[in-house]
Amino acid sequence: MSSSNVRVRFAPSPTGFFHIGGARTALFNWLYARHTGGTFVLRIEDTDRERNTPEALQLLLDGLRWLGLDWDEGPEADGEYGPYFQSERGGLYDEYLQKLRDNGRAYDKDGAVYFKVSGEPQVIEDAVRSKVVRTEEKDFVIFRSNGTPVYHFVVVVDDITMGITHVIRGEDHLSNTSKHTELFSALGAPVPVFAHLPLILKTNGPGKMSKRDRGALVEEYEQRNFLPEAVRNYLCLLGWNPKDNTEIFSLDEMIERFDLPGINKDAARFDDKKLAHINGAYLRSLPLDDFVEKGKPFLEKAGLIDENTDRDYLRTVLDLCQEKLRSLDDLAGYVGYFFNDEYPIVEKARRKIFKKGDPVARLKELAVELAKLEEFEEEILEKTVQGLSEANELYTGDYIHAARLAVSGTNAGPSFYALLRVLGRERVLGRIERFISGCQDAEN
RNA sequence: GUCCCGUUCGUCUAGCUCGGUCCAGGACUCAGGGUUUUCAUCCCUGCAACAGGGGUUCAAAUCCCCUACGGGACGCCA
Repeated sequence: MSSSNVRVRFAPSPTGFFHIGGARTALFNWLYARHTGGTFVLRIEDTDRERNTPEALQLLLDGLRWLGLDWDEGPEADGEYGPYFQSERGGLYDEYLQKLRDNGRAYDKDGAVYFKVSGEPQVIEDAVRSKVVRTEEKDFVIFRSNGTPVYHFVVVVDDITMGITHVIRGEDHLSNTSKHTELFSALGAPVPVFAHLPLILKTNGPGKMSKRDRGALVEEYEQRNFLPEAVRNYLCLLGWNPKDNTEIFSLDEMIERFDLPGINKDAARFDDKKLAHINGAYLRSLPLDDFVEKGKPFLEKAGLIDENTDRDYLRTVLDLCQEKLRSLDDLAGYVGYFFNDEYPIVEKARRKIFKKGDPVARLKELAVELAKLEEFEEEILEKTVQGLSEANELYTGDYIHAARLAVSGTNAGPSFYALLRVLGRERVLGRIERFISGCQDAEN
């Protein structure tokens, strides 16, 4: 199935959250596996933690799937190197502990088992930072006095027994790596290639992003209705760079271009604004049918459409508005008046437009002309407004602003003449009339 | 405190391997303008950086050293 012997893994511990930094690590591992034709393994580090609930695991798997990251081996996928839950691999840890006892590298003290370090400088071949040298000075615990193995021992045994060739993980593990290389060597196993990823810093303030920071969790982006492909695209740019200023990639391009040498060394700050920008770019470039499918639930939730809504009309409206949107969250607010005659008049817009000129007078003039038209097409509408403005020596904007306010309740929206066309003459005239009488009532 | 990693516009980054082509390029943000005088899109223009100090060199963002600052690790957590 795989065409290379590269084997990478993402090894999260289910804590009930899926951290965005973890997602980025998973993405880089996944991209590297796909890029090389290797294998992406998902291993669950679920040892001794009461937080390890089925829900916590599910959250992780859902998050990965939401981002489109599928694993070749792991929970719900099988594979020859299982089990993929650390909690089920106990026998292996005992077996490897015995090897260390046999070669004199493990000893008991205070009821715990210690690993005896070599004291030699450990040279870590890191694909991101080249050579890193660090000496592990002190023996460390590999089995607790309660008989359970400790993380550093467990990762190494798992990586050995799962045939992991490249360890791509966060930089917070860099200083631990000397422990790991000691262990690999003592167990007579080849040391994998490491690639330590720069950390993601919080949006403002010092330090790395932590669970409590806004925007730190993958599930937030799902809840905030970001497109997963946009989040994925943004994430791949955090700490990796294609070197030619490309910023938006298709998945295939991303896979083709991603590689270890393009990974940066310095920590990156998470930028919400840029994510929003990329999300907007994805949203606007969605094929219309996809956009309709993605948008529908939001309009339904807002009570704007139901199963009786005309599908062609829905398409026409969304086609008109898609090019202006930045996020799906904005959709219902942007198109409400297309589906509901009871739209609010935005006070700020109203004040702005009434401040200069006499919108009511303009609307009366316009209504007379619109009523005469045989066709309600964009060019004709445009000519009508232009003719009116020339005849009365006014700006076309005087008519446009007034009419947009009357017909949609706001001063922002899609192209004006298209807006009128889609709404149709009947509704446009009805809305203008209602608006005018509303203004006159207010005066009395 | 000890050890490890890092330091180019406010932010993400290109350039650093092989010093001159860089009075440092792109993107986000922001400001101004344009887009049938809507706008949240789109286009254009603009603001804005080589942390500091020493070297090496004809020449340094690029090589070396020091300092400062930022980050991380130092658990019988993972």
